[in-house]
Amino acid sequence: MAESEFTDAPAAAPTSYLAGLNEAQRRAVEAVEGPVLVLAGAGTGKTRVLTTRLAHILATRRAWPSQILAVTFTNKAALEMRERLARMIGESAEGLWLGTFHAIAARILRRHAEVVGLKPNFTILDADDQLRLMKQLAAAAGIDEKRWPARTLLGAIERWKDRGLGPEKVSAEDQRGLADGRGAGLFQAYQERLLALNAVDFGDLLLHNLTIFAARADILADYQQRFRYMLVDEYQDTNVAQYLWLRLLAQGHRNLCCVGDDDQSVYSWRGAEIGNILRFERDFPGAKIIRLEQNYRSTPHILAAASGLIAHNEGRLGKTLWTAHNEGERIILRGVWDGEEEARWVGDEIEARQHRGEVLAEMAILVRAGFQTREFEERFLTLGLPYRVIGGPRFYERQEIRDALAYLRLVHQPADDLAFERIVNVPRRGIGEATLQSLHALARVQRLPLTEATARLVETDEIKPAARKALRDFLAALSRWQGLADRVLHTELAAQILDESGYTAMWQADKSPEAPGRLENLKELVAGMAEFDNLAGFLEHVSLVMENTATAGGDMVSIMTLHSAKGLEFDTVFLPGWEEGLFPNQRAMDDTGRAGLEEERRLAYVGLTRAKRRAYVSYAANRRMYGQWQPTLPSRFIAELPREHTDIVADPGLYPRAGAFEREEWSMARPGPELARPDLTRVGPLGRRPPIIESRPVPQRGVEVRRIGGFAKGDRIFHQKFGYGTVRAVEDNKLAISFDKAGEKMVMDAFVEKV
DNA sequence: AGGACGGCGTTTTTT
DNA sequence: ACGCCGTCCT
Repeated sequence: MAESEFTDAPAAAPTSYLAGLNEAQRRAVEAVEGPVLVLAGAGTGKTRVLTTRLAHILATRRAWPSQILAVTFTNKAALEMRERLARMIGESAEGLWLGTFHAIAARILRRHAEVVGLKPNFTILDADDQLRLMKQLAAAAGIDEKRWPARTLLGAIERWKDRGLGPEKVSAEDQRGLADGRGAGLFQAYQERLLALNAVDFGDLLLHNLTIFAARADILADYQQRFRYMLVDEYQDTNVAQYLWLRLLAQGHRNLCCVGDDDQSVYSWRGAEIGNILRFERDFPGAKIIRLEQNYRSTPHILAAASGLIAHNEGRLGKTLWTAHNEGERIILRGVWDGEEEARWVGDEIEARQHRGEVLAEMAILVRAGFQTREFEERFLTLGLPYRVIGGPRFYERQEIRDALAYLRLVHQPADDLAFERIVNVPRRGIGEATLQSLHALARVQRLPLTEATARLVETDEIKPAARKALRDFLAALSRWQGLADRVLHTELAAQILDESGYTAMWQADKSPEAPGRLENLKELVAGMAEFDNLAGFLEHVSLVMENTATAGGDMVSIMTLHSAKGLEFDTVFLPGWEEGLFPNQRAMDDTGRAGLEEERRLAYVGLTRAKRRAYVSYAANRRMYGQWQPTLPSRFIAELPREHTDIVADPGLYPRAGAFEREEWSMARPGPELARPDLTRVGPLGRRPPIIESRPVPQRGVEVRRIGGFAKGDRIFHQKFGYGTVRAVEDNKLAISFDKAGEKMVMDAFVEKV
């Protein structure tokens, strides 16, 4: 414990960390006793309140760090909190139970694994492992893969787990219409298999905690007494299992502070239960509700537009965001002909701003769905505008990394059959299908992990001599590595495994263009291990921190989904694709009706409130979906933005009838579950394209062939920005070009000329 | 054991 | 339209 006010007696006078908080924030920080719900609107200084509250509890010596539990959803949030806290109070924050729900639950589960029949070194499976396991089980149960894909079955199991249900608690009603009512049976089999593998999935981390607490009152009481103060971030995203977990733990001291915003609940599809936050007062009688309503992020126009939009939702706790900022700019609304034009417009706006000295890192394009990024990428590539797509494939999901991890997992935990299966014949060791069949048969009959079954099998003459030798060698290597694990550094162990297994050599021999990158990644993996004390610590990190290593520097525009934008902020935000069917997304509405629509609206709210200074909203009158051109209607959300906070801009000759933005302009009566067919005489920008007067969709031939490029593979071309190059492939009006200086790029044919 | 072919799905994502 | 996955064929 160090200097600062922390070592002083509980301060009578306001201490420095409280300075600069507004009145509501200060109340949220100081209301440490009893249940508290902090309704933190977007941009109201939530993280500051969270960290200051922790500092306050410590500074006033109400608890030791080890008596405080603070949970978040993402590692990023946990990290940020830890860093800010350290900055505020330094070393004295060490020992805090601060982490994601899953990390904390894993920590607890490792301590008491035996209560649920696990060993403390259990493996945490990732999505890929889960799916392979489920496939095996569904196949074994004779379930039609086509009718009930493993993905679907697994999804159902995950949702049950989200609700805190084990296989025995799944009702007939719950599993009706799923795999002929055999869902619970599969769930049961899945859990048994996990136990045999000494493994858990993410849902189990919480669920096993609940089981332990239910089975062992002494253990529960211990944690209840330990956690004098509990803090939860993003409470609106908690699922039922997390809620139950929190409620149990909070029963000791009842000092539970949940921070969240019901208007930003956008994860119901992965089990988040908005009811948790709506019900808080009933769940925790006597709870204080504190609203953080002063927004420090956005201009009044942005806030008013966002507030006007979200007001269309029912079932909100309700709050009124306000700001001391000056008026600022209105939301810019823009109708365009199609996605290509939209991307062109956005690109132009960005370039114009850039020329005025604005930085690209303060601009973001927030889309509803991943496929929408493509048009922007293509356009930005053409313009030579630096951009970054957030949320691509992750480091730990790459094939070579997962293979390498499988070796490490198997050494660490020999019962990890999924790891065994993954690498037993990678690189090729001549262990074929037939051998694996015998191996599985033996393992099943004798109820042994595959490693042990292998040991038995090689003593018999059931398999061919070649395979027998291969397996024997594999086993020998495995046990050698296991012996090594105690004696050498884990980084050394990893390097040796990759070398001796022939895995590195396999990629060295590979001629494909990806091979060098994969070898790089393997090096990076081993280097990255150095940060951890031991193999177990490293594997735990890998399982729980699926980090996105997208922190490449440079001034770039960000392109990402609305979901990934939650929690971020930018000066300028572009919100393209506000069209019925796309946003609000038709499937969301089909799946969950009114609730789905409201969640879409919250997503729109999240999008708007990311903007500090200005927001651009656009929609295209035509969009290509599933390879088909579809005429579209402007999103109802556009009509829900109060007009006094928006500016409609249009190209010369592109006049959306004023009414295009009014809700009444298009009928509520929408035929069937499909996207309504709009009357194109009445919506959207008109005038540039051949007018379409039928009220049914007509093939938009003009759109597809309106640029006749006439380029062919092999043509030499010139491009304003990239210089000379050769056409490698032609795809509609896009060309894959190998530039002499600038490398491979996709560009629009309109931007190059033949030479 | 690897490539060709056909069928299907195609919203959002963290741990 | 397109890509991914599973199957079947060579």
